[in-house]
Formats: sequence, structure tokens, C-alpha cells
Amino acid sequence: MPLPTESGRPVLTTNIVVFTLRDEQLKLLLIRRRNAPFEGCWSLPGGVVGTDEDVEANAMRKLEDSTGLSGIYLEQLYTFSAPERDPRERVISVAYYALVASKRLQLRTDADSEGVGWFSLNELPELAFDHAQMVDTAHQRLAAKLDYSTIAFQFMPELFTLSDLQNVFQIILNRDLDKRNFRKRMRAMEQIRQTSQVQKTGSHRPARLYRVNNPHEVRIIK
Amino acid sequence: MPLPTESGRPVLTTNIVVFTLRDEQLKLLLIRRRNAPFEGCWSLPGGVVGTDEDVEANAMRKLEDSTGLSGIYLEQLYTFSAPERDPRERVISVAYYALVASKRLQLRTDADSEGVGWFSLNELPELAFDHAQMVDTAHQRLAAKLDYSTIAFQFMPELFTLSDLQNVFQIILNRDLDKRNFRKRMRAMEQIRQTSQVQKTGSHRPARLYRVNNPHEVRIIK
DNA sequence: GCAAAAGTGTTCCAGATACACCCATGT
DNA sequence: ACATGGGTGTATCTGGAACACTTTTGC
Repeated sequence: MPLPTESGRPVLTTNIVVFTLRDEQLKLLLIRRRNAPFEGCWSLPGGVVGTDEDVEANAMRKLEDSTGLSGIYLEQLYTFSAPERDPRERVISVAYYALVASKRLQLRTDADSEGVGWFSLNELPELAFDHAQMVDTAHQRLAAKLDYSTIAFQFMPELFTLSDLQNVFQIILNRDLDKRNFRKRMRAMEQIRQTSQVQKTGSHRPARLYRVNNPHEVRIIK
Repeated sequence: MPLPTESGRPVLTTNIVVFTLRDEQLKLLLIRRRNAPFEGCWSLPGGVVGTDEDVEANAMRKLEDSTGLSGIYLEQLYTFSAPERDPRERVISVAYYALVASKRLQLRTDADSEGVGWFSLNELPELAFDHAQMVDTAHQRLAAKLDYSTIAFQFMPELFTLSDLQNVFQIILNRDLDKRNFRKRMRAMEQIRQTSQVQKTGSHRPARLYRVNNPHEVRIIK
């Protein structure tokens, strides 16, 4: 396997589908393109991978750049390589997806700069390249992983109520869940624990606050 | 996103984990390397992706080259990009895995050429680069997919007995299954149908032969 | 006292598991 | 007749789904 001359190499990029939950909706981060092709069009964050750069490290760096946060859950999604996906020349993109706890972002996102925005999955603008396909694949993967992994907890802040948690599941799965069955299932999972604190909001009974046992771990379950 | 000069591009390759079942074992195809690095070492088939070549098409081509067959099930596995995975320079590999029906190969494999071989998963030689990791990832994916897809049927020839099919499951999952429960489950899946033919082998009752309903389709189930 | 969300158990059903004997054939 | 793998049904267990009322608070 002789390596090719440098002129025979395709361009390698990353793209990241950054999910968060805000305003009771699953949202993702888009960036408005400043250059051709697709100038002015919304697109996923990402960038070109340098010769000596690790692909995942590149994705993580771009993710940190666009959110201003570190320690975010990041997972490789799929590598997109359709020959005409970039009109200029052959560009291959390794797509990742990332999950950010809503509360962490709220610190920053008031300062949303021009050309960066959070969009609800239901109201996406036209996307550049094959990014719509990436979003689709990422959403499917996310929904599938709710069932057999502890990935949902990546969306949760330090302290949260069981109703908050149920909301997260309902939004991602896009259907209502039974409260009692949901709580039973969460208890059985043993991924969260009660705290002694409660949250008082509005004119009703205060809600017990919970905490994730291993906030940075995503385990395959069952 | 300006594209980089050509001198700033990493090399892109594919590798394929080709599984088949032979001699009651899950086996995979390895190729002995003729050049440095890892000269003489066994490795996964694959090759460099050209600038204008689709990555999946490249993998399919390499797969057809090494097996002499076409129409094989091929699925993207993962993209490996650790910075030191190739000692020469930065090489990124998009790994695929493929499943071949045992009977199809038996036509060809008597002519196994020097430097190409089928190895049982339990008795793998030392592998070049990070190929051992690729094999591991592929095996995990395969075992997981048995549960929630119809991927297992990719291993089956045109006609097969239920015992054959049960064997396939047992080998991949590496544990025994109950005969009656297995048959009940297969019937419920509705992926295979009885034929009117039977197979007479040895001094016992002949076995009914079955056929896969949609041989080229892999569906997600349940 | 009323509105609003929090919290709590039991019944039912379906799918998975455990398990043992008769059948058709070749020698 | 016996050895060999082919073929079949039932009882039980378990995890998921459906379902309604009481509790605590603010106003």
C-alpha cells in the first residue's frame, strides 16, 4: 500500500450536530456561512482537519469554539463521502454529535453572536451541503440510544426534578410518557439519586431534586 | 471554510472486516502485507481512497477484489483516526464490515491464494496497525445487530435448514440457544419461508429447507 | 377552597424462558 | 433395533403498559 502523492488526496473535514434542550424543544446549533458555496446559508459547525490533527480532537475543538464550553459529550456519528457533496471538489466529512446540558448554555447564549443560532428541529432552515442528512441521522441515533444507554442524562444539569427528566425523554422521543411508569423505570435504572433538596416553583407542591450518579459516563444498559 | 492546500491533507483509506461462517466458526478475511510497515504481518483488506472516489465505492471495490464476489452486504463501521495509527504519516481509515454467505465463498476459496486467508476470530494472528481494534468493534456491532435487525440472514445461502440458521446465531453470539424457542422466534419474525424441499444428510430424519424472504434487505426489527 | 404540579401501586398482557418426548432416516 | 439429528407445545416468569387518586403548596 504505497501512500499517494499529496495531489491525490481528498479534503477531510468534521461536522458536529450539537443538541441541547431549550424552551421545551430539542434544538441544535447552526452557523451562517460567510463564504461560497452556500454563502449566507445555515450549516453545522465544523472545519477542515489538518494533516497532523486527530479527527475527534478537531471536532472537540470546533465544538468548544462554538459553545464556549468544555467536557461535552461527543460521539462519532457517520462519515459522509458522497462524491458531489461539496460542489468545489472532493470533501469527506466525519460527522459527530454532541449533547449539552441546557443550563450550562444559558450562561452563554444571551451573547449569541450574529451568524450563530439555536434552531428547533421542527423549524430548521435550509441547510448547506448534506447537513440535513447529518441532522437526521443524528436525531435517529439519539432517539435509539435513549432506549439502550444512559445518554439522556447528558442533557441534565447538576440538579433536576423527575418532571424535568421526563420532559427530556418526551421531547426527544416526541411522545408523551406515563408518569408512574417513567418513574418506576428511572428508579430501576439506578442512574440517579435523590437529594435532600426540593425546588419550589409556582403555586403547587415542591418537587424533589435529583442528581446523576456518574454525570460523565454513558453506559449501555440492558 | 477555505479548502487547504493539497500539502495539508491527510491520507484517507478504507479497511473492511469481511465475516463469513465456515467450519462452524466465525471467520474473517486477512491479507498478508508485502511492504513496510508491518511487512509480512496480517492485515484487513482495504486501500487508499482516490480524490474522486466515493469512500463506500472504494470499500466495495476492495471487497469484490478480495472475495471475487459482488452484491455483498457492506456497512460503515467507524472512522479510525488516532494520530499514530500509521507510523509513516497521518492516515485516516474509514472501516466497513461485510457479511458473506458461506456457500458463496466455498466456490472460490479452494483457490485461496498465497497471502490471503480466512482466520477464526478466536485464533487471530497479530494484526497490523489498529486492525485488531477494528475487528473488535465489528464483532460487537455484529452481535448487537443480531438482536434488533435481520442481519443474520446475510450469512445464509439460498436454501438452509433451521438447524443451520440456529448454528449461525449460536456461533456469533457464542452461546447455545434453545431449539424450540429459537424456532418460535424465527416463525414470529416472518423473514423466512418453508420450501417443499428437504435435505437428506446422514442417517436421520431429513431436514426441511427454508429460504430468506428478502435476501438483500436488512431491516431493523422490534 | 381552588388551581396546579408532585407523588404513589396494582392489574394486565405479551414476549421470553425453561423444559422432554416422538419422528424419520441410514446402517 | 439403535443411533442421529429433526421436529413439536405448555407452563411459568418478567418487564412494559394502562390506569386514578392523594399531597403540598401559592394565591
